[in-house]
Amino acid sequence: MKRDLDISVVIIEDDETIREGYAFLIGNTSGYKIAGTYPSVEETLKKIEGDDPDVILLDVELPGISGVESLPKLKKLLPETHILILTVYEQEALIFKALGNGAAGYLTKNTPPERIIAAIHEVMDGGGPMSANIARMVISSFKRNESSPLTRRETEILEQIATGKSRKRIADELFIDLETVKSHIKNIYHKLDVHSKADAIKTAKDNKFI
Amino acid sequence: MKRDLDISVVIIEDDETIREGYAFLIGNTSGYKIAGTYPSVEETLKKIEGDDPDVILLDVELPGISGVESLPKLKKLLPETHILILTVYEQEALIFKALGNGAAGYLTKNTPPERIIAAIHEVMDGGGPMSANIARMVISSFKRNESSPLTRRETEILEQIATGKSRKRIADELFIDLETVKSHIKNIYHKLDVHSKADAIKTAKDNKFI
DNA sequence: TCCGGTATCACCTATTTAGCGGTATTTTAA
DNA sequence: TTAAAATACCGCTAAATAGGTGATACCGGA
Repeated sequence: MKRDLDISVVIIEDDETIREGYAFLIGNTSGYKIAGTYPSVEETLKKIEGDDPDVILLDVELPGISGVESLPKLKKLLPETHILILTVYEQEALIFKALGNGAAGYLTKNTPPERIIAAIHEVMDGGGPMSANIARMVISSFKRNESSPLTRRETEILEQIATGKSRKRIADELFIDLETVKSHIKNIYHKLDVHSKADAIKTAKDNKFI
Repeated sequence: MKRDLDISVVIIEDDETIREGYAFLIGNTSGYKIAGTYPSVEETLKKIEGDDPDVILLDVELPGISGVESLPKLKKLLPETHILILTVYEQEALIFKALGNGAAGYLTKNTPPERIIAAIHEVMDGGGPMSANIARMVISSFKRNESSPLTRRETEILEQIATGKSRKRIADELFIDLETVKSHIKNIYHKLDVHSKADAIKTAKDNKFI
């Protein structure tokens, strides 16, 4: 048995039953081995360097330091390790924070065992495994609102404003007069019923107009 | 055979061999039926309303109107239909534009047939099927740079600036003095080697500091 | 315990920008 | 062919920006 070529996995999960369940599942799958299991981030940080895992399965709701908060620390300690979130939580804010903090994938706990194994393999292969509803949320975060009141040009100009450019600079880059830009902005403000660029940007982003 | 309960699929793809291949594959899978196949968007728009498909498989590189550009029109015509991109292209810009325009999933053409069938089912179930490398790109688009030169406070302030808020307003909302905000901004500009907020925002976004 | 980085606040100047009120022409797409 | 969209101009005031120079308090790691 070539244990050196096995994918080594660490599990960080406070519920012992679940933790041992995953460990049993993964440890008994050919090609995978368990390098360590921990009930908390604090425990993990003390010993994980010796484990040198390829993949970490991380719960987000842990006692003490939460899983999401620990992500930067884990990534710093083990830059090459892929971290998979495995949790019951499906709140958008939590998901995007986890992905922003360096999670390589996000699975919910109703994921069938074979899918978890597949996800570990997938993440080693450069993929980004996600549960179906997580993927849906991630995709719809990109989706623009089809029924924007703004015209194409207005949208374009508001996008430019949102990058912090001045009206003069926008005018120059779009090869139109400063006065034209001002006209568009007046119309944008009127349509969105706002009176400042900050409010215009906020309204437009909230409604996915930009 | 209860054809009414089958998932009806339309394929838009200019290569006849590929198009007929997918049609054969899907048409011969129990639970799925082909409502129509088209070589171009122009052809599709004329007749697709009669097809009333549940799912459209859409190629992005089509002669005439491109697949990505046609997304808003298709969505307007068939608001309930899920559109899956099926293409060889893996350019980030194209992917994010497709997702922004309302695509419900993104598959590359090396996807095995059974995965395509699964993806159609998944999208009907509210999921967001993506090929592994697409998912990786999508996930890493959320990822922040761990080695930002900016401090926590500086990052926070630059994020606020990127929302279009004035320094005064940022100061008020963070309960600090306007002068403090100005100091932070000076430091930010120096660290990023820029001389305007537009450039600071651009540099920070390019490097995923914010 | 000391020190460097961080966060905080101050005062100065000059210039640019933002926002609001109108009006009006040309171009484009349904 | 006509309404919507994009373009442009004028005048006005208040606000915001960018740069310089300096100072004080705090806090975490060596």
